[in-house]
Amino acid sequence: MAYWIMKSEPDVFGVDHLVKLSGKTDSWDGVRNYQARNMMRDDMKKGDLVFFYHSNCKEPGIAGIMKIAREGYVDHTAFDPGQKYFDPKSDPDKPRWYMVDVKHVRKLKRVITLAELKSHPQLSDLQLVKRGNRLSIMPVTKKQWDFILSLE
DNA sequence: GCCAACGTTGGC
DNA sequence: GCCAACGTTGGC
Repeated sequence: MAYWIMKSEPDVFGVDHLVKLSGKTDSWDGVRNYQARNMMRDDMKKGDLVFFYHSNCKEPGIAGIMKIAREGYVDHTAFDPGQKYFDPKSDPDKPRWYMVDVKHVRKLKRVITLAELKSHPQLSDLQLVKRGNRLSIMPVTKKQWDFILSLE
């Protein structure tokens, strides 16, 4: 089993939105970055655990845990011109973008902030804390995962 | 709201 | 295939 971090802006879709779905799964659509796509399409497996990271907000940090409920499949929001995530270059016969389904597991007891993650040398290899990082999906090692949870 | 860092685009 | 220009991300 693998571990991941997925970013989302809480104003758009945060951990509380996922909680409100009360156990129903949600499709993680709209990812338009090839590296992130490759991970969703090729590497994420059902049952993998994911940190829900809040980005671009007052207190950026890890807010919850979810798990992969469905492995990579075509992101159809790319085909609809009316959709925000429309991409004219994604052809239904040769789709460019993929998504996964996620399911809420639990909220963390508190948000573990980016500043805090940065303060621990044990996490210096975590992609999230590296300067200029813009990937919205990143792998986490089991060691990093366990360490982050120990901070909770 | 600023701006550094990054990915993508497109002219050549 | 190079690389400048541009748009976006996201912390601060």
